[in-house]
Amino acid sequence: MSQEGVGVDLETSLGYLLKEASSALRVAMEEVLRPLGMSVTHYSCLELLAQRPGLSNSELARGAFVTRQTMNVLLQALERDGYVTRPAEAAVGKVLPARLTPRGRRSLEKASAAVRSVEARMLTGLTETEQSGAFRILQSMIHSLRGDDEGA
Amino acid sequence: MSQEGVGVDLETSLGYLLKEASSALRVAMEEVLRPLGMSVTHYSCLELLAQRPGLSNSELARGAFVTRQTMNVLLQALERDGYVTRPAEAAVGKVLPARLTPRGRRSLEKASAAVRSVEARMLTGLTETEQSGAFRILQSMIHSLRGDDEGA
DNA sequence: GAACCTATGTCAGAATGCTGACATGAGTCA
DNA sequence: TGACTCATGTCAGCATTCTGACATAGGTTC
Repeated sequence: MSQEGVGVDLETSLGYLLKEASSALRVAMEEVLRPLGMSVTHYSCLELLAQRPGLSNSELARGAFVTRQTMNVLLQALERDGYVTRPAEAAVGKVLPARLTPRGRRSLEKASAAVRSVEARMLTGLTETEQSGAFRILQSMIHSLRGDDEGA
Repeated sequence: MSQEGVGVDLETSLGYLLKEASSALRVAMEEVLRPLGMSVTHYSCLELLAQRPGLSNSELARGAFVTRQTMNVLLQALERDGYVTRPAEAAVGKVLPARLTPRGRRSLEKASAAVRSVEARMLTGLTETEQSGAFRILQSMIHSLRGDDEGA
């Protein structure tokens, strides 16, 4: 506890621990996705589209926590390789709703199973109560960090 | 289409929420560090050195959750700009212990204060009990993800 | 001592993600 | 209608991080 105005104590910092946990999760996911030839962002995009078909490029970007420029590059590659389809022209506005192709769906199946097993491993040793507690606390952190409390 | 219950449910996934929280923290840190002309990894390196003087390049890399190659690039820049010093030759082996210069220490002061304020904001609305609960749960997750349980 | 394994520092090239910028479509407001 | 604002898709350039590779130092193990 020798952090008297000195700095952030890494041993007790929840921020540091959060980063460490996130890093460990990323490494574990990369480990199981690599054999499938898939990156984490790659997988995130497919999973998002499976659960919310018709998401636009910008919406996918927000869901995967990258910029829309980054997602656009990925989406073009996925489209080129036949995992995803987008209409050539927007029905309304500029928004191009993306959808998984059968090939994309097949590809996602294995990846999704692999990722679920990683998440399950992450939660071993934690009770239901602890898990829901963690859920609530993480949501609170996100809320506070984004400053959503301001006007509300 | 038939993804009901098959995939990872993003709405209730602790893994997804963990990534979201980590992303929010990173964004918030970048926001306060940008005016100081410092990136998150940049700051992490300096903070590590302040708390554990004499860390080697590889040790710094592990502490900042990047590869040693990445940290090496950063360290060379920090050395060139006079924030950090390393001996020209290793006293023993190949390990080069790095240390902050007075300039590095000064630079870190403001950044550390800024990051502390971000972490404080993140924890607003959480009780002491919740915080220590989160600490324990995150440590458990890291432990499980890394498979430390094996031999222990 | 020799063979072996591991960890380290470092260089080089590739992949990934970001910022900046631009044009365009939709909604708002006078 | 016209001006303004905002969100979107996209191109281009830059920054950051990674993987691959190599030489070297130290600690085994025989």
